[in-house]
Amino acid sequence: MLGVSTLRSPSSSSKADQHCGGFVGDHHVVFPTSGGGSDCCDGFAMVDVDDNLLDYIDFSCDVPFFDADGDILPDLEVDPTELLAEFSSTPPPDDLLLDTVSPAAVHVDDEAANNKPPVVPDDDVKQQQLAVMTTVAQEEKRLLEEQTCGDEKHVAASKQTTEEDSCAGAAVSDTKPSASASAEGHSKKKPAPGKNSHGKRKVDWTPELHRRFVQAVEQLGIDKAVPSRILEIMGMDDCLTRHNIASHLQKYRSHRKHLMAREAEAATWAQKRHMYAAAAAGGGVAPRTDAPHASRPWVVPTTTFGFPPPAPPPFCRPLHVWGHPPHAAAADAAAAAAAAVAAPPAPTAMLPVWPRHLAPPRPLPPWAHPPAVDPAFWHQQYNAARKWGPQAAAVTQGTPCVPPPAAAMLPRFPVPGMVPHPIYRPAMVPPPPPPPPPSSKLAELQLELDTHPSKESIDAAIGDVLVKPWLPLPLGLKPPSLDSVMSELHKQGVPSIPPAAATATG
DNA sequence: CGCTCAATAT
DNA sequence: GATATTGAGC
Repeated sequence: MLGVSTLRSPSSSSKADQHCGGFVGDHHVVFPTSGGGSDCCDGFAMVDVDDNLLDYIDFSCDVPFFDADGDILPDLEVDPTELLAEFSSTPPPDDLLLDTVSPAAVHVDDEAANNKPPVVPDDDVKQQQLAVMTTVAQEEKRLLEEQTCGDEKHVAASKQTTEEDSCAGAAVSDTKPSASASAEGHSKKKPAPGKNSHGKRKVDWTPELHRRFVQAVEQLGIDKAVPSRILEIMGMDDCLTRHNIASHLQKYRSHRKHLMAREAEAATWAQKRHMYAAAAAGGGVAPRTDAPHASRPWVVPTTTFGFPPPAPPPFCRPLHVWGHPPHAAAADAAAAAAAAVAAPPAPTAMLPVWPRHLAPPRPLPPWAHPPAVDPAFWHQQYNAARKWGPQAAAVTQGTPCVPPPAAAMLPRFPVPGMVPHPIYRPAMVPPPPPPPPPSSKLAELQLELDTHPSKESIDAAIGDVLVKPWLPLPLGLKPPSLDSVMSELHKQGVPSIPPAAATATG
């Protein structure tokens, strides 16, 4: 069932640690430590799921947005490629450069992107602004078409043949400058670079183009979005074909499905975190830095529980096309409604975003048996970074390599009542007892995950194993058994929670 | 016309 | 090897 065999080798990991130059998962991100009595949530951001979560959740975002002080790097928040496309003649609005993450700041829509002042205008001003917006929109479209269709469109406008031919260069940023047009069409074996066997250029889905696409999809609603209508709304039928849209839509839905699964996963973590919080509030103890076991790798001094509750994941701004930036959300109410349909509200009001790769790479214990993170993800990220990644390169080069805090050596499943998913456990461990009957949404989720873990949830869980900042466990160290952890907790006076109560209390 | 799937191209 | 495109079949 599970292809859980490979794991990141210590050598490659240490290599990445040294150089920190690779784009894929090789960054070190400074996570707040749980020591010193600081709140482990510091430096993390929560996301209001009332906004379209999928607009800015990108669990695969590769770029750390935290510097050595744990601050979000504001100048890396915006994709320069998009800025270039959208604000080629104007500087980006200030509110696109986010210093802090707040729902208001996060939700930067097209109005903000168009520099429209966020005030309620009177009718005259409104009409003027409408005209301006229309002009801006038209201009934006013109610029986009110029950008995406290329000059070829204008050259071939008079000898228009087919719509594919006329602007087949759609969004092509040819990365092979050696490919000359003169060589085109001579060989039937090998079509010219960037073109397929039919002479049609491959559509390069730039972030901006994708943003348009997503906007159209959201406007229509994910269920009613069909290629023809999307194409109609995008208004780029001279650059794209229905097949292009259909293909992209297919991929988009696939990715969306993936994200939804991860969203659900994040929701369960939010629920679990509430459990931790509730348990800590009920039976918390003072930090015991002088505890006899404090030097043991998996006993870390913390404020309350002996183990830190699951911290909300750091906010991660999406940068590649599948995780378009927030302002890609449609500006009007209809689009917002469609977006709401596209991203149904999660069980909790605040939902953590959990980019799996934001943690520093670290070796994993042999017993974990995690598979490699979906290689498709990394490859895509890598390619996206190469294609659109000035920001990625900048971040990569400028990101300090900070080793993970040594103090964050924790037990993996130390929480009373929490039964780790089977994939977390050693392979030879006998199967767990059947879960209790679902008495709550969380219990249902737990049951669902335990009994029918989807590929996505498995992937997500594996990703969690790989990156959970409080879960580093060096090679050679065996994790403590649940019993030993419980015993330790008992010594510290932490009351245990019956499993049923733990899963039933949301 | 749109979807899924598979083959193919890049 | 991943992704985009394309065609077949429905």
